[in-house]
Amino acid sequence: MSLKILLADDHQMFREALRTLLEREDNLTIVAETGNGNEIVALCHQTQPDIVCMDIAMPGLNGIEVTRQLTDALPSTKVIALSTFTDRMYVLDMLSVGASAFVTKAETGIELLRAIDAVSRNRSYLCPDATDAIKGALSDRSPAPASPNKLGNREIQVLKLVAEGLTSVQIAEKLNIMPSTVEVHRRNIMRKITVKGVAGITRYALHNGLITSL
Amino acid sequence: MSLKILLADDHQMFREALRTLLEREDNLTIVAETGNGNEIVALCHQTQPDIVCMDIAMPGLNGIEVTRQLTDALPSTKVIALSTFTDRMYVLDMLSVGASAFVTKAETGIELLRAIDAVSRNRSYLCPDATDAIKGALSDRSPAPASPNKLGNREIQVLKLVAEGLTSVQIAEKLNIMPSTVEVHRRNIMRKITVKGVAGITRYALHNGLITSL
DNA sequence: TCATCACTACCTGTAAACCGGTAGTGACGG
DNA sequence: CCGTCACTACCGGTTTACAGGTAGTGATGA
Repeated sequence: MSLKILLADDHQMFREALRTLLEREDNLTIVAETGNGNEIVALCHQTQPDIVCMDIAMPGLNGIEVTRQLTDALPSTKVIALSTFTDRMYVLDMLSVGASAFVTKAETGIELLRAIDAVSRNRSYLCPDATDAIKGALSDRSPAPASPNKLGNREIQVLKLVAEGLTSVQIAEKLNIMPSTVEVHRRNIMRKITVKGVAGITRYALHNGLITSL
Repeated sequence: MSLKILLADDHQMFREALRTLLEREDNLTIVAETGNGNEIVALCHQTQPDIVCMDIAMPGLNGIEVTRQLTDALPSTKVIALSTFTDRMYVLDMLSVGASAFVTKAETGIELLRAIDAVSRNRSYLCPDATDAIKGALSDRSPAPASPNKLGNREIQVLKLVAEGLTSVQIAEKLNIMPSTVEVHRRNIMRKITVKGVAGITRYALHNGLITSL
């Protein structure tokens, strides 16, 4: 019986190449692919894949949100998180929303095949980076390590605008709130994501695909 | 006669997948691949590839620097810039240091094959995004659009440290210069790259691979 | 019902960023 | 020989950011 795979990555070239790689395995069938996070859930309803290879950073909904919806709506569909070196930090997020495996693109294609095999047998598969992240999270379980999107909607709005270079006053005007409130949001944001200063906020925002560097 | 290709990208999985894609073409041979910018020039001396498919963002030297060195040392070696959606801004930089083609990973593998074909016949190949960038650069040739590395060495050092969240005083201590001097550098940097504030500097630094988001 | 939390808003400070100017040095090229 | 420029350094001043506190609201969930 052939495993049905869905590829989700915003780089079409990567999808094509991955498709070529995976189709050499005769027990795998790619039933669909997309580069847009908004399409994935619908595509899964249509094609009922066994496994979704999901990039984390995508236009539309990001991989974490998609995974959350997917494991909720279609629990039998397994998700393998494919991350670039820049979003290894999301290990815990992806796993907490229901991903079954985590593989970084910096590793070999064999790793992905292993992950597919493991996931198809209802097991989890974590690359060394992910394993480290888990261990780290379990050991320094202090207050709030680098928890998921503990940020509120308003905080995310402020975060984006700060990263885009606006001052608190400009942000306040844009959101029709008081500058003092914006400052409170800033402090809460920095505390929650444990960074310091505008530079840290900007790195976080870019890292999480909340803004683009252009 | 078979074209010799060298693959340079920091994601091994992407390299493997690309290798599979390209090796289906019987007039192409992948002679080497690497994920580290520092190794590329040496590998080219060893393997004398006709074409280098080069990612822009890489550990070690970035694609722009490597291309500069490569076209200088081995002018017969053609460079195809492979960019992610986040570094399309580098079109002009890559072309100005001697890249022959520019393809984003968001496009199809066919595009890459077309580029290889074009480059092998001593032509250039630019994806639509790159074409737009060229046109834009030619039209609004105002003062200094987003000029290359007009930044001095010291300014780049300061730029990095600012983007990492250090204050001027901390930077000054690190570089053994006066804080006032650091502030001058900051202002000159912002003027040269036409950004505002720490957020702008941080975005620029990440965008240009001068720092990593972790 | 009561605790929690996001969101709102204010206060007082200190530190840092930002803006403008001037100016000396050494290196490099016309 | 002189202009340019990177790098160094200082001055003044204004604006923001940052850290700490308090406090009211409404929604949500135990």
